[in-house]
Amino acid sequence: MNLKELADSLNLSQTTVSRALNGYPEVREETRSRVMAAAKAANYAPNTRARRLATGRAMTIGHVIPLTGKAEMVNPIFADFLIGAGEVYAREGYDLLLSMVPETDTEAAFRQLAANGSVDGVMVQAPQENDPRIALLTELGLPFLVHGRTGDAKGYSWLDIANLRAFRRATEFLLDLGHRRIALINGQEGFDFARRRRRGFEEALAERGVQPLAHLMAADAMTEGFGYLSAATMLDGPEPPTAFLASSVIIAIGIRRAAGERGLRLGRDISVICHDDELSYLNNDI
Amino acid sequence: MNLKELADSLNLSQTTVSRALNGYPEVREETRSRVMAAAKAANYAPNTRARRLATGRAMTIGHVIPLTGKAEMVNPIFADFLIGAGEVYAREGYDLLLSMVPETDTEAAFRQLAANGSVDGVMVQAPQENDPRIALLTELGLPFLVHGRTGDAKGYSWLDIANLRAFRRATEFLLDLGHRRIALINGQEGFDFARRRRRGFEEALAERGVQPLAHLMAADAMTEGFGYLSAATMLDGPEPPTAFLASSVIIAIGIRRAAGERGLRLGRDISVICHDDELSYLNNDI
DNA sequence: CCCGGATATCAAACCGCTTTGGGTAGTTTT
DNA sequence: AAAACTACCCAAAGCGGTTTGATATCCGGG
Repeated sequence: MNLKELADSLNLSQTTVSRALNGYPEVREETRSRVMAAAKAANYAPNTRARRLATGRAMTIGHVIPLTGKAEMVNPIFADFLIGAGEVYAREGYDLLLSMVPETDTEAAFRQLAANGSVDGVMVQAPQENDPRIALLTELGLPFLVHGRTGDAKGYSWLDIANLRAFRRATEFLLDLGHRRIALINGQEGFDFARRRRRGFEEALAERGVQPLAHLMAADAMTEGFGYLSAATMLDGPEPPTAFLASSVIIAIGIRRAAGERGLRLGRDISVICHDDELSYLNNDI
Repeated sequence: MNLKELADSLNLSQTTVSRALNGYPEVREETRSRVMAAAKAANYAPNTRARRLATGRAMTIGHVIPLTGKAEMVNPIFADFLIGAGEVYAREGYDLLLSMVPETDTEAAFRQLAANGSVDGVMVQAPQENDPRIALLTELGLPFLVHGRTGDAKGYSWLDIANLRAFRRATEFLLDLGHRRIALINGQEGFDFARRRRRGFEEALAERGVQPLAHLMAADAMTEGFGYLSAATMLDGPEPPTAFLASSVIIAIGIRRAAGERGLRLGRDISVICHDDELSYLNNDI
C-alpha cells in the first residue's frame, strides 16, 4: 500500500493525505481522522526511501567505528554509549547507521558519507589531540558531535564528562586515606580523555606535595591483560603501590587478578578506584 | 554535484553516465574512462537516497536490539558479533541499521521495518524456543537470518555454532581429568543456545554414568555478578564442585573472584573451562 | 452586491537516481 | 543492395513521497 493507493481509496489527493498524516493545519479535522483511520486499517507506513529523497533528510546519524588492532573502540564503554545513543535517536525518529571501517579508511568513509548523503550527521568518539576528523568534517560541512573533546574545544559541539575533576577527586580521596604510593593505570595517552585523567591525578598529587612516580603510571589500550600486567609489575617492584586508580573496570579486573595472585584482597590490603565501572553485565555491587 | 550536472559537464546523457559508472556493457571503453575520470575529479558519489528509491533496495541490514532489563542482548559477545557483521556488510556495500527498542515493542519495530522498507532484511539474534520473531518475519515477508536456531531449525536460514558438541567435549575433558563434581554456570535457559549447552553437558555426564547435580547447575543472564554468586554458593555448599564450566568469560571472571576469595587458584585448586572467551579487551592468554 | 480573506482541496513539479524502450550509425548477412 | 545485427547513446518514464502554486467555496465587511 502506497500513498497513491491510499489517496485513491479515500477519493482524496496525495497532497491532502500526506498533509493529513503529517499534521499540517490546512486539512479539516474530520478529513484528517478519516485518513488516519484508513491508514491504520491498511497498515500504511510511508516508504522511508521515498520520504528521504523528497525531504532531503536521511533521518539517520552515522557512527564510524575505526577498526584498529587495538581494542579501544570496541571496548565495552563505547558499546554502552552506542546503545544509549541509539535509544535517543529512536526516540526522535532517527536511525543509527553503524559503519565499521579499517582505521586507515576513516577519512574516505567520512567523505563518502558526506557525498552520498546517507546520514544527516555523525558522532565522533574518542578524539585524539588535534583529531584530524574534526578538521575533515568541518571542511566537508557534515554536521557532527564529538563525544569527548580536544584542543581548546572551540568551534564544534561536544559532550564530555569531567574527566580531570573525576580523577583529581579520586586521587584526593586516596590521599585522604593516607595513601602516598598511588598507581594510575590509564587508557592510551593518545586519547584526550586519558590525558585529562592523568592531569587530574597529577594535579591532586602536586597540591599535596606528593611526587608522582613514573613507575606507578601506565597507559595503554584498556584491556584486562594490560591491567593485569601493569599491576603485577608494579606490585612486584621495589616500591609497590598501596592504591590503584584505574581508567576502566576492565583494567580493574586485571588489577584484581594480579592482586589476588599475590594474596592481596581489594579493600583490605589494597585500594582500587575505577572509573567507568557501570556495565550491565559487570555489576559492581555484589 | 549530482548526476545531471556531471552528465551536462561531459555532454553526455544521464543514462550513459549512470551506465558508465555502474559498469554496464553498452558504453564505449573510452567514454567510460572519461566519465570515471570526471566523476573522480568532481568527487561525485551518487546520492544514496535517490539510488535507494530508484532501485527499491535499501542496501541495509537491520539489527533490532530488544532492550530488556536483563543484560543478555547487550552482552559483549553480541557486541562482538555486531562488529563482525558490520564488517561483512560493509565489504558487500551494505549498511548496518541499528534499532534499539524496548523489548515489548519488538513486534511493532519489525512491522515498521517491513512496511517502510528501510532495510532489505534483518538479523535475529539469540532466539528463544519457538521465537515469535521467526513467525512474524515469515508472515511479513521480510528476509531474515537467525543467529542461533530454535525448534527444528527448518523453514528459515540460520547460522550457529555447535553449542551442544562444544559443551559435551568440554565436559568429557573435565571427566577425563578425573573431575566428578562439575558445575555448569549457563546463560538464561530461555535461549536456545543455553539449552543446547546444558544438553551437551548432561549427555557427556550420562555417558560416563555420572549423576548431574542440581545444585551444581545455574542459569541466568551472563553477568559477572551471577557467576560470582553462583560459584560462591556452590563452593560454600556441602558438595563443592572441583571444576566449572562457564558459558561466558564474564561468568568465568565471577567464578575467579569467588574462588580467589576462598583461597582457591584457577588451574591449581580448581578447573574452569569457559566458552566465548575471546574478547579483544579480555585477552585470555596472559 | 462585491471584494478580501480564510478554509480545504488538488494537480503538478520536484528530489536524484535507475531503467525501459527507442534511435542512429556502422558492419555483417543474404 | 536490402535486411539484420551491433555498438553506443539518449529521452523519458518511473520510484513514492513532499511541497509549491493554484482553485473552489464560504463568510463577513463595506
